[in-house]
Amino acid sequence: MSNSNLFKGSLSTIVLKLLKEEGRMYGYEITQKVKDATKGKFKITEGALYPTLHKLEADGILEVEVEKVDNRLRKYYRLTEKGTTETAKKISELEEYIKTLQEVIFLKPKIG
Amino acid sequence: MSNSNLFKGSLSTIVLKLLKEEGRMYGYEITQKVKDATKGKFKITEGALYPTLHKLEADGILEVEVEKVDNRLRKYYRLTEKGTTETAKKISELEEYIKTLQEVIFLKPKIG
DNA sequence: AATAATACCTATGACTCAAAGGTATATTTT
DNA sequence: AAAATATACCTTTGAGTCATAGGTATTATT
Repeated sequence: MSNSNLFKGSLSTIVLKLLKEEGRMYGYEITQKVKDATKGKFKITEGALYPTLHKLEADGILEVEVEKVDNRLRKYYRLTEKGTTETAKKISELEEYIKTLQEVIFLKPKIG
Repeated sequence: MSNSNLFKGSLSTIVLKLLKEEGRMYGYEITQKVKDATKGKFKITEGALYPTLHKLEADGILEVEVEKVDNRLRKYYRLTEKGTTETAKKISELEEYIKTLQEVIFLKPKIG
């Protein structure tokens, strides 16, 4: 976990959470949003993001609208109904995980 | 991240934190401790743990004392000096990571 | 004209961990 | 006494996840 690498398993949840809040986003926008929102602490690489988006789409979690802006292609992703359900589930799983991890990692400093 | 799988990247930090608190532990003890302390929410599998311990030892993070208890072998691991430094570093990295993750995941519900 | 920014993409490989198997002894249950 | 469970170690294999490194094309900036 050197540098600013993500913990593996958290990427898709981050993406889904952003889509839940923003309604719809395109890939490049997601990379920038995460970079800005975390002050550079998280960097979603495109090599990780695009395959993830494609998989989520294939799984029926996301749906796409293609638009052309300034002669550049944009693929806007948004949650499907199934995706909305899955997102809620994933977020609460992550919440639970973090809670447990904090209990192990940050608490119980040995007194004796 | 279905079921109770760990986020990849957190296992060794968990192990090091336990050793920091407990002084010394053996492998099997670590698996039980994590299971008990998290009420079964985290399960450190042996197939993941033993190779991790061996790597940490090879990297000079841990050192071993072998003891025979009830005719059974035990390998007690403890942090080296280098390991103590590395552990502090890893824990604060993880702390920082979780803090950032929480900002992304749990905060800023869109208001309008 | 060159560079950076925007916007998409894929192939490859490193790394981490889980699943599944193995060995051996001690304890408990049947 | 036999079977099952618990203790304690281990390895091989493979799935999954992501970063690295490359690629294309357009627009904006220097």
